[in-house]
Amino acid sequence: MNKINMKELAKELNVSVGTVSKALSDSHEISDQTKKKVLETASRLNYTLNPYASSLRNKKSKTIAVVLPEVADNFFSLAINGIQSVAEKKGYHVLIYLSHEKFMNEKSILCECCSGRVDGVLISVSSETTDGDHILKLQQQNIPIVFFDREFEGLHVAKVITNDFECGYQSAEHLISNGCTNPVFLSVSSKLAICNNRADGFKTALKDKKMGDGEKTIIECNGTKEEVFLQIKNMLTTKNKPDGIVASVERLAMSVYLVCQEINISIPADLKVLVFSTLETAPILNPPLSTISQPAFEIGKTAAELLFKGIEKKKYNLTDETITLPSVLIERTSSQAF
Amino acid sequence: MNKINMKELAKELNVSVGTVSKALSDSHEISDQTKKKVLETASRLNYTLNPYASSLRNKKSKTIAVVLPEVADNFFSLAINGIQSVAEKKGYHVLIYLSHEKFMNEKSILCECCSGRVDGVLISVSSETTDGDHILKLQQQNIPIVFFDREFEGLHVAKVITNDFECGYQSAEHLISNGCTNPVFLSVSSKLAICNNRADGFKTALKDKKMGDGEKTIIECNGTKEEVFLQIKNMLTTKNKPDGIVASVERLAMSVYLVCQEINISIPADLKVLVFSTLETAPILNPPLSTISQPAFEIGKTAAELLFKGIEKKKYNLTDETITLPSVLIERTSSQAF
DNA sequence: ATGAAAGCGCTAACAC
DNA sequence: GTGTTAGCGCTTTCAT
Repeated sequence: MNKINMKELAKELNVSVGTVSKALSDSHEISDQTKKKVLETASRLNYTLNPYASSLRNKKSKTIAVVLPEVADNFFSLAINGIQSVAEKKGYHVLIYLSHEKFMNEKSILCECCSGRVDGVLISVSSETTDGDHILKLQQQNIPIVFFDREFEGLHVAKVITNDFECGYQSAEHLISNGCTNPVFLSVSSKLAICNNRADGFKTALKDKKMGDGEKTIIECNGTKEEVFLQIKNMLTTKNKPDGIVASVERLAMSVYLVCQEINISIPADLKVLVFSTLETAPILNPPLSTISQPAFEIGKTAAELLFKGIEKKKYNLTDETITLPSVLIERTSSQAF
Repeated sequence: MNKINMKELAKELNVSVGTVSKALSDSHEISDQTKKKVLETASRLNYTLNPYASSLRNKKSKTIAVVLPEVADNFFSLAINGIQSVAEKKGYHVLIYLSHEKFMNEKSILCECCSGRVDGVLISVSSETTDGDHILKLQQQNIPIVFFDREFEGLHVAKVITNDFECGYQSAEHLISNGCTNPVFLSVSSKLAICNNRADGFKTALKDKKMGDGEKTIIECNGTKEEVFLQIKNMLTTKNKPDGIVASVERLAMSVYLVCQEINISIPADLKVLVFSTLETAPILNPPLSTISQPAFEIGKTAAELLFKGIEKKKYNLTDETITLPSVLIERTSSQAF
């Protein structure tokens, strides 16, 4: 069974390619009878439209790009689900690109996105991203772009985020009210706005409660898994060690748990732990892990919906749109007062 | 900054489009001097090749499709990473499609893949897939296809899988040698070859040890999360309840843990648990969960490499290639003798 | 070493 | 209501 094109289909039907094309796109110019015949023969001969020929003509790719720092993280998996659910409904295809947290990768991915391969881009920036030129370039080419979760601040780009500052504030309050006197915040990167907002909320809460030592309570953990493990282990074996930890992402909490297991620190007796995460296994961890859960699916879905507004309505202005979907603190054993 | 095409670039350079095209693809027909000039001006004017025009001409999309039952599962996330790592190296783009475990979805996705949009397909079939016509159709169009992890048996299609039968056998042996006298196997679907192979290994071990009651030890859990929870709860509250469980996928183990937490069954004292999974949080669960871990990244990577062999070498025969990458049983507390 | 031109499969403007 | 045809941006053969 060889691929057949529109010309061959037209010949088979004894009509012109124009008629076939119009029939397939359900044009009102074509009689119902002809339409039916075309559809039938098309399906009989297993005809499919060549998407790239269409794209070339229409200057529309029916494809969007999703650019992620990594995919082995519950948040991003769920976000992809949300994105996919709306792309599917719109008949769009989804290209996945991974930056692996590297700025250089992110740059060349976005460069690719300028080629016309995609009609729009959803992106969660890498932890190294300190410059927005690659994003500006997309906008200059009139390619709609929407940040989800991890934005890059200072640009006029639409975004769907969560209430990071507020949750950072809450996280500190929560630990303090459960008895912590020396809580710290583990950040992935001081370049990541989302982390800084969470950290700022955390610091502000400490200040409001007249506690802690400002910058010293924010610890950046941006090494490899092994390096981070050691870093946390060192931190938890010093004399003046913290009695509470807020982890800004999933994998930092996992490292904290592993360290505590190894050096016999008891959670929550000796150390209270709280993490920004949608980790599904949180309730069955030892001990059950308190989380600040982002509405991951919803964030992906909303970002995609916003992007399609930008794609579909030429005049729609995607600039400066910001949608904030709140996260929710779910208290489990790991942060309980003892 | 408007998108510029090859014709405009050629005009700017005072050469023909043919020359530009050849220069950009580093043809030996073109002088080094001209090549340099073309490259320079191209980059100065932010020129990018239109990928769809190229695809149309070359009948090559430089794109592959990855079809998954779901994405919120550690195994698939890691597999995507593996796939992406080789696609990136080859300069290929990756389209992600989700079947959500529905056969109908899988069918229409594969139908889309026949259009020429992709040069090859990697697929893990849905748990509903009982018919391979949609896969045959792809092959008839000469589109390379490789199964990874979840294959559909009875077709001549390349696959990268793990040693499911053997691991099923091992899982039963392991539970029995740790004291279980009444172990059961939780399957997602009796239609899924991968599950059946694991279950067959499990049953065979029981038979070899003269234990258990054949079919009765295989329990199918194919409902919603809530239904499965109830099903497991019911199972664990009957008089003749099992003292060991092998879960065929990640989410079933999570349900088992939640049920045990709710009705106060102690793992591993009252019930030993073992799961086929790459769950990263396994070591910090309560209790640490014994796993049979698939080499997920490697499976994805190997499947992609195999697929590219099929894509790149027209004569290479992708039929009947099977690569088996072994899983490994990692013993933790949840399955320990008490 | 470079240029001219046909054509990949499709859409849409225009002609009938 | 249907047919004809130009052209989307590119590659490649053939000519020069």
